[in-house]
Amino acid sequence: MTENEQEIGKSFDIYDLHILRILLKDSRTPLQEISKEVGLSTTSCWNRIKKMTDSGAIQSYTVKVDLARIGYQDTVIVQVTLESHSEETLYEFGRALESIPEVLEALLISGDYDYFIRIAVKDTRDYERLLRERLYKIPGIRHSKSSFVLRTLKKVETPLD
Amino acid sequence: MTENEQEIGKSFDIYDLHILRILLKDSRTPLQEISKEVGLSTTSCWNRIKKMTDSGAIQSYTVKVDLARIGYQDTVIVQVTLESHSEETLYEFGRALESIPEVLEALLISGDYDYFIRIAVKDTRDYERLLRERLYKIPGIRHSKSSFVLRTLKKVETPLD
DNA sequence: AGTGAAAAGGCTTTAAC
DNA sequence: GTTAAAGCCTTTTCACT
Repeated sequence: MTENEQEIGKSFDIYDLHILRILLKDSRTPLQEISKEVGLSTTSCWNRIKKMTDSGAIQSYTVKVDLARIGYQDTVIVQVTLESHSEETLYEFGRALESIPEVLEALLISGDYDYFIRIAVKDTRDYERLLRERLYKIPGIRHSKSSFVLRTLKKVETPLD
Repeated sequence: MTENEQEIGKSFDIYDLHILRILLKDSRTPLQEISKEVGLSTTSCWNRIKKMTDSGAIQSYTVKVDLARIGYQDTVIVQVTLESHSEETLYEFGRALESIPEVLEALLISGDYDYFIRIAVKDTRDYERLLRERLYKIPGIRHSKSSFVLRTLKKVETPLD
């Protein structure tokens, strides 16, 4: 495959999408079963999976972990506005968040608040400790607002699920 | 052993956590390699993985997909307040969101807004179409506010990554 | 791109310690 | 907890359409 083809990223056909759906549900599904489901030979399925993996469409094989089972019962969404909007401040802020394991996600967004931060916490005490000892120690925060996640109505990784 | 590890430690010790980290990074890592890395026999690693899978700590084996590569270039965060806070309204709202593939996540939260919704969109036109034709068709929305994700500073699935 | 069949490698179980 | 070994299943390669 040429660089050009990789960069453009040829769109997937129905077979690729079908394979992706199967792998999303269970990445250990045997090729024989995938083959039977999508109606192609095992080799063909294997080649398509390899192509998607090599091109980066499939970024990695991983496991889905139940956060509550490893001690993180709650999720908090923190919205933050920074005092400065310079690229340097943004970079420093990102670097600081990167070093906090409980920060699962940090998004630079448009609108009233500058950042959306998702934090995994063990309980409300852990949340208080995290904000006080870690997050608010980061310089440059002008304003912040926390929202506890009370219930998860839906959570999928892709529109394909 | 830290306090954290002790609390989980009834069912999880440092070896389990080490194995989990490896599987999170690459769930296809051969048992022999896992065994070498954590310093336990392959049989022991296998038993621990089986235990974590059976107990639900490992919910599933899956693939991480690059959303941009399958056509979804942007992410939008929509915060929504409903007119009613009854359990029935909440249920209906959740059900409506469930049927929209582009809605990747819907969280009931504390604070000014009732819901935090994450939507994968192909482009700004797709976003406009989705909100107008799908989201705003759901009855009971009092107020909503959209924020485009301009940049992802950090994204991990667990504090273990 | 697709196929079938053979070869290579890892998973899983069992057994003995 | 450990090692070792066997059988089975899957992945991967190969020759070919």
